[in-house]
Amino acid sequence: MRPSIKQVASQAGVSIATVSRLLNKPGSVSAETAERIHQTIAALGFRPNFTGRNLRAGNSRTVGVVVPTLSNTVFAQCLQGIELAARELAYSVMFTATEYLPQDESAAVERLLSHRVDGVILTVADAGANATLDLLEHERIPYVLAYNQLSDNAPGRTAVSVDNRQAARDAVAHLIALGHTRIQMLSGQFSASDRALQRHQGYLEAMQAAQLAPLPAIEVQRHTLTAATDYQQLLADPACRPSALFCSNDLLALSAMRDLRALGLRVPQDISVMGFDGIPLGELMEPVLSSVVQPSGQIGEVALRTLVAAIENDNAGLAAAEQRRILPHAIRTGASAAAYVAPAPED
Amino acid sequence: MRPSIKQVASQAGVSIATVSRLLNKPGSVSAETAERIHQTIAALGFRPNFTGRNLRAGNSRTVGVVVPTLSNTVFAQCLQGIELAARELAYSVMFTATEYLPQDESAAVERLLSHRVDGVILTVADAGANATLDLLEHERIPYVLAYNQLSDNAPGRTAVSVDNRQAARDAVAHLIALGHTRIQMLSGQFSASDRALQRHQGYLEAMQAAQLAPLPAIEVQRHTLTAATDYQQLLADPACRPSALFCSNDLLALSAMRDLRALGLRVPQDISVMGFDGIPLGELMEPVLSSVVQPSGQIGEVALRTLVAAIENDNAGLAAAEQRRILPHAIRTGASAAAYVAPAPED
DNA sequence: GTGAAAGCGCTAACAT
DNA sequence: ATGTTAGCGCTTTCAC
Repeated sequence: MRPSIKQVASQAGVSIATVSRLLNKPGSVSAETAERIHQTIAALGFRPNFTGRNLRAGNSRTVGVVVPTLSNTVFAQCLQGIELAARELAYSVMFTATEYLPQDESAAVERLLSHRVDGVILTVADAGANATLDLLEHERIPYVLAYNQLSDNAPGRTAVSVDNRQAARDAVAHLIALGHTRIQMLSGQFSASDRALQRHQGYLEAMQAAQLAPLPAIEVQRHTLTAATDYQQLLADPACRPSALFCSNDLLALSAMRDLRALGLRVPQDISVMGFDGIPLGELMEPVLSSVVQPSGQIGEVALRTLVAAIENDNAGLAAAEQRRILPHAIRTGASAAAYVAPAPED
Repeated sequence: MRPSIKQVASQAGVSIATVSRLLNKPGSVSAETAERIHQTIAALGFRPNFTGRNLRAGNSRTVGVVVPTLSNTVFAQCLQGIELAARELAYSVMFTATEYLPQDESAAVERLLSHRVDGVILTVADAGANATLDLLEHERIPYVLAYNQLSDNAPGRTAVSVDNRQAARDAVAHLIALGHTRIQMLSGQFSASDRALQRHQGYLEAMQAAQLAPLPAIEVQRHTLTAATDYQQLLADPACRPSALFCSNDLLALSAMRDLRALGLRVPQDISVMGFDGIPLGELMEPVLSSVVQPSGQIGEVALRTLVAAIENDNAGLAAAEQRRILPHAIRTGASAAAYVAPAPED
């Protein structure tokens, strides 16, 4: 068996209390005893057992993280940001994915709670009515949403995200400024992501503000990287084809660009494409993908810091300002979205 | 405080042992008591506290994962595979990144060990001489390497990866079959990744086998997505420019393609590019990125299953066949690597 | 400054 | 089939 605080104590000729004190508040131990204990710790290769500590202390200095998937770089970046910030604050991270299955959210959180994580960061399908969040609240476990953005009627729920509606609105306004009028939205399943819905809302607002007729959104199964054939017929016909496509995320935008190429359409000459997320690889594309850049790593970092603040304030002292953290987005102007030119007449 | 097994017991009018038994081996409790206990559990919202269980049992059903970064999709996919497989086996995952800093590997593992993880999956800079692995072995903690591939003189270390040397050799052979003779390797820091070194070895072997003169490898700082200017002069000069570039990973290949475009060089007409990793987004590029496809998710899954087998066999019964898990790689043939054509004479 | 002892939630003998 | 009890490693009063 691994050495415990007990062996260290007896070997150093002190009580376990003294060893514990040295580990936690070194000031309260005399220099010579400290020295002696340090020696034995090194000699024995002792490492404090967090399990014992956690059981006694009632906290674990561990946070749980639940995201839909790691296949989307956005969430990977976010997790990266969370872990980095956690490490700085001496917290550990327990991670799990749901694969976009809302029914798995609860199970994931249950498991984390059994491990007695001190708090949870999660991205849920729908932050509005959500059994998992209710559970967390009922159990009084601090949690912070990432990417989810709360409507104003969800008080008390903490979330870190960009302003999805406004960001989408900015993106579409950018397309409009380029002269586009037939702009269509390509989106992931609305049911799998409230963000998609909010972005669609932004699309509608931008179109209305410019007195343009919105086109019906095209909802595709998943941002699988395989061709979403649903909208191919549509695009094939130059008469009803939009001149610009606004995609609810970059993976979708990139897939769309691939599909458009397969149809013989050129981006941006025949059709402009704009994404949402600002994934780094978008900048390596040719043409560079125009997109709304979200600060994913920072979303993770802020989410973690907010969560830890909540944990260490005994879940109380979160200033109202901390409750809704809206981080700034930016428009990345790439060549995938270009000024509108009327299609050359067919002959 | 949250309800403990004790409250459940008293409320249900049984001893805590009975409750514990119901939780662990339900068979050994009479149907009626079981029913009654289940009721109270539901009524109280009781959830077993793993901390207590772990302390008592001496295991945590938790594995630690250490990867260099999540910015590279490859590792994100791997972590995804690990977590999915872990969930199936009722294990949890504690995750941490090192940002490619070898000195952080040990600290990361120390923290995981303090949490008493049952085993560790890690990707290290250098699997050969590695203090972290020595530590793990000394402490008799089961571990499995992912992506690292052991040379034959590292007995007893378990690793899951593709055959990096052979895969690189296949990739370069593919370029040679396309008629290329001036093939140069673009690589991440050899010191940060033994895989890069092994892939370079494969490059050398393929060149030798074809009686071609290898060119000196170009080692770039990081697969940052920003231009690596080191090799730009080289490429600018058509006289000494290679006709094909073999990159030690896809991020590097994609960055290189961007840089080549910036220099006015066309891929593949002026220069062919081949990567290594087979990241999904490579297929969305135009031209599609030729690459060596590694099964990242599967690497994670196999690593986890192997680890759990080791854990549950008390780290003993790993068949020799399990020790070195080499997973198959595949060559993805994209348009980024094309048949060699002699450069048009300048005028 | 240091020690003795209780107890966090749970499991596993051992007893009945 | 169920209860009693010891104890996993640790922190934290409460003494001294």
